[in-house]
Amino acid sequence: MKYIISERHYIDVLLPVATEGVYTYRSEENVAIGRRVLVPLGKRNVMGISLGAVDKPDFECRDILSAPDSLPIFPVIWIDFIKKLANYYITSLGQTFHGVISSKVIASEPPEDEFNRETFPLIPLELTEEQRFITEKIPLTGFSVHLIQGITGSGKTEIYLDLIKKVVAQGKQIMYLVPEIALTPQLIDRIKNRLGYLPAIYHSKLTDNKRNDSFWRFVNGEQPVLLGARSALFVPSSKLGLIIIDEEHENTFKQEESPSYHLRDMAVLYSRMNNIPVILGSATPQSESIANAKAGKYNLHFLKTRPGSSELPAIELVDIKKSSLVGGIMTEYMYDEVARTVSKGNQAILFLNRKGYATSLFCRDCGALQQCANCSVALTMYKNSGRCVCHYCGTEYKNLKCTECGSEEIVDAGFGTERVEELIEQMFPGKSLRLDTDKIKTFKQMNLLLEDFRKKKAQILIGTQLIAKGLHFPDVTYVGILGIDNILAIPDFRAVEKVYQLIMQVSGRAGRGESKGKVQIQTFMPDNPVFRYIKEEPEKFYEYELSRRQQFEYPPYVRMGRLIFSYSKEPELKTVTENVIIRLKNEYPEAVFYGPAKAVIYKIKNRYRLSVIIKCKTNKYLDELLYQSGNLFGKFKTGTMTMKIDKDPYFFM
DNA sequence: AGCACGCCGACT
DNA sequence: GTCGGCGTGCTC
Repeated sequence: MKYIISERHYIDVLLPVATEGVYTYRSEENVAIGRRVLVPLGKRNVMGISLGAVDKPDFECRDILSAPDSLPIFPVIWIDFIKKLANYYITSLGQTFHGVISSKVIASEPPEDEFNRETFPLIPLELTEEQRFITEKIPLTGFSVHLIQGITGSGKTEIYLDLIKKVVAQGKQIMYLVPEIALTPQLIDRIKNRLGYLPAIYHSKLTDNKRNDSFWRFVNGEQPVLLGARSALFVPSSKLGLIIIDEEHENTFKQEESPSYHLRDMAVLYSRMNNIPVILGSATPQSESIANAKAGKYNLHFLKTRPGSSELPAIELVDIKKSSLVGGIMTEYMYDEVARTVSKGNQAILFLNRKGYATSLFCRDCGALQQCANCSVALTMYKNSGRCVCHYCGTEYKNLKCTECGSEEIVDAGFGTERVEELIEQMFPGKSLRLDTDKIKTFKQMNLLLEDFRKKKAQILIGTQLIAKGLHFPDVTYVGILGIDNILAIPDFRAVEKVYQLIMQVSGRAGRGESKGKVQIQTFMPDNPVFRYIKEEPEKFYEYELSRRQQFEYPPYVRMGRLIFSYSKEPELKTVTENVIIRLKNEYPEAVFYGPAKAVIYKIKNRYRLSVIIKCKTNKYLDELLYQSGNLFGKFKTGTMTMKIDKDPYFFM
């Protein structure tokens, strides 16, 4: 054994910066992989993580300032996971690291005080036979994926909680991931009642202190359960035993910023790496997941009954073409049903996917559509506050004059929740409440409003998607769905599925109590197959949707990528984009290119956007193509032009 | 991502 | 003549 005195170590450090992100530093001691290290970078100090020792490089290295923890915080599996994620989404390691975990969290100090667990009385709940049957089929060790397709109100949560208890008993940790934190107040209570203590909560809207605390209490094992949004998947753990993803179909699980990862797909990958089970739950899974189940990659479980007496509501289609409209927006059939529900003393929900009073504005003199000056986005009018707003950049316009001819004669078209509220208020004064992100800014406000509705201070609730999710109101017997046709007009191959999911989810709000509920959908296209499936045989929808996807060559039958080029100068943007795409088309003749074309929203914040959609037969071919697009773009780009690579895209605007 | 350098317009 | 706009380039 030879002792080498004062040997220098060279350590690769992963830093959360939008570059390759791996820099080499010098250290007096070796620093194990996964330990945090504070290093100088330019003029500032940055916290990163050690990727282990490397040979002495041929450039000068600066010294590591400190390694605050004695043991690694990030397990090797975690680092491998980040590398795989970066690889899959063709994003640099530094950008990936930066994009999946807040640098504030990484740099925060672990709490010194011991964790004091507050306990609460257990309120046990017997599982139904159907629920127990599923829990018994889910192994608690080894990798497996389970998709639970359970109708709304069938008690998926009870299955999760039962499994959580079992995994906690094994001394392992659980991640419970949900799309919207708005859901959590009721969920936190349920977890508390079943486990007897509160979970750690982790999402980006928490204050720094609270989020850091949750991070460390989970990392050091004091908290066994982490309840959080997308970002919670990246809180490291060395004894992870189970991952649960509720509402797996939700769009919010796909991150818009780079790396544009999909939480479900990454959770499945991470579970495989950790050799643990992962559970996906939804009343309306994504077709991609159903296809994975059919291919044997996911185990599919059904929950077909609602505990207690409540049954699924009847669904009725109303042809707008064949009905006269009340207030120009609501069919008389829908109006009659609302009136009947109110007179019986029951409650009604009116669902509409648009905020504001008017969703498009036109000049009476020259006919121009009124758009934001910085974005090619139609302005939405809010009548109550007397302003017009761009939903993309937030610019507000007061006393709007025609952007083309200066006329003050502006007429509105298209309606949002505010307009529906105005109409309902005229017809049923004092009986309605409105819930959308325009009116309600905080969770507290939302919960107060929902509490008022639950206490029947109002009989009609008007709202956007916010009301579609997980809410339980026993006295709601009627749900009216307006403006659903708007979604089918979006150029997105998932639009049909989205309509199906939204209607099924919103319908689930009706008839949760004693009496059977009724759902009405008003549409210009009652013959569209999606409505027929919803009404007559919802369980066969996926067969239809998957055959449609196969026929028109959409995912999961092809691999899709999207490139978005953006720049403030239109001609340069066009030239560079075309240069890149011409070469790509040449080098990858088997890929199918759509574009370059102006993005649906051509201009955002004064930057023009060109979009190219690419379909390939295999992931490998797509990967090579996308990787090469980065090289080519690097060669041709000028100024602050950007190219975003979006693999498995979900947003087509 | 930060942070600094550097080159142009408009203000005391 | 300086303040500051952001375009450009670099960080072991």
